[in-house]
Amino acid sequence: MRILLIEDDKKLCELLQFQLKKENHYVDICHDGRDGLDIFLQNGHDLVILDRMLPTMNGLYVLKKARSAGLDTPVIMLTAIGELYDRIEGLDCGADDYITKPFEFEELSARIRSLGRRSKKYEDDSILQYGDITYDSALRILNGPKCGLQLSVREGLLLEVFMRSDGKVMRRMVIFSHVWGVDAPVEESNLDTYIHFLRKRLCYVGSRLNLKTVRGTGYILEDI
Amino acid sequence: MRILLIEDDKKLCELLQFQLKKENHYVDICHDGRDGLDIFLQNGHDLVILDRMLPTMNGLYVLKKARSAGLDTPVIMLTAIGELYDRIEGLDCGADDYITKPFEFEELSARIRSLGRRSKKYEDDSILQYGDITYDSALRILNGPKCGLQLSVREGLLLEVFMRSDGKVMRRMVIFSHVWGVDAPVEESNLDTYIHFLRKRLCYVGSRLNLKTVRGTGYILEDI
DNA sequence: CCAAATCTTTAAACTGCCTTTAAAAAATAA
DNA sequence: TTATTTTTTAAAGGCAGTTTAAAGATTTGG
Repeated sequence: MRILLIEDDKKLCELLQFQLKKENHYVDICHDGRDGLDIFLQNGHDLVILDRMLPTMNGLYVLKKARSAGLDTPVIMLTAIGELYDRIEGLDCGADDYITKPFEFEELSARIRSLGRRSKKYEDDSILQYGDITYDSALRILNGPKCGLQLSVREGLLLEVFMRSDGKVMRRMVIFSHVWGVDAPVEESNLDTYIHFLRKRLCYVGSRLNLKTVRGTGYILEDI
Repeated sequence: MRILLIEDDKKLCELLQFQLKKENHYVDICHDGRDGLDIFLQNGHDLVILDRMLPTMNGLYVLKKARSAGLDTPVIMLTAIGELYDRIEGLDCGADDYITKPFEFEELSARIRSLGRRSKKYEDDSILQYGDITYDSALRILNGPKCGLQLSVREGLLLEVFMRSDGKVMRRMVIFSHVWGVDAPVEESNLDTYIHFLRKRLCYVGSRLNLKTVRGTGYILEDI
């Protein structure tokens, strides 16, 4: 399942991302309410886990905005003990479920599965397809019109981001955190390098896809 | 018989695995409820031995989920004394048998045999076949187009992993834990060595199968 | 124009895997 | 039992592919 996790506690965020990934979910994270809403509005996820207390814009507001924009993505809200009385308000705003911090991962996981069953969209396939390429994420093999190619781990993770991006602009930070992890001890400029590598790979396999720069924001994988 | 053992007590787990293997069963183990359910749902076993108390997800829940997913694999539940009142609930959930800890291995063994008789699925699966080779896991004899060959214990366990891998990429850690056990006090690099041995064996018996490296992930047994 | 962002290249460090070897441990034979 | 063989293990050297930082070139928007 493609999950968007909007939570400002970076430690918790990392932990959740790690565990959710172990359950074969694809996880985007975001530590900030306004950015979170932006990503939410791209409608690229099957589930949003949303903290109520966030910098720049609180979770309830994010949810309200998203719902009024017509999005019906399931949302699980996280709330600290003491904010419990907001439960009804949250549910009224369109949250599908509520979890009170601190919580067991098991519980979250169960609720995710429960919501996942409702959603038909979700399937887990190791072979991704977009435009004129396919990518086998298990073997890390990229196939284009001209030939196939074995990708390295980082290249593969990077391509996976775009294969799942559904033609949306991906922000640099989102991409980076997918490939290297949130605040990995690595120069962010490596992303430039790997974008370069990936462009060469796409070219090599004869794809018409174009990894276009959106200056100041990130990149988008364009079909023609 | 292919048995899945879901039990968080690692000592007990190891002991049971050891004994069950002595009785020529193929045993997968798992110390965690959620992971256990995932493996369970792959429907790759003839019997599941399931502890009631587990981290991350309790045994009853695991059972319930598996049954509601349509799996009818026989399940023996383990329960500590004092949880006995849960017996009925467990059985209602679809357990085929219940054993109260502490128990004699003999008793478990008898019940396994009893369930084994009931299950039609279970036939002599000691002879595995894939591509142009067969492997008799009881006698540890590998047969290829050119000739046969007696394998050593580790070689056999390693080959068995791939014979049952269903053409999927097997991760190094998964392979290692199958051949040497979870956190065995052995250098992980022995896996390299044994992969090397197995490749030589496959070559020797004239197989066309290719034990391909997926760098950074593991290996896959490819047919041509 | 300038400053910032991005592109491109490269060399060096690192990692993962392969292969061989020798010695320890275990199994088997005498 | 002891001797012999087989299996298992650790260790080391080597190599190729991967990852990284760094630096200069280029593009872009104001």
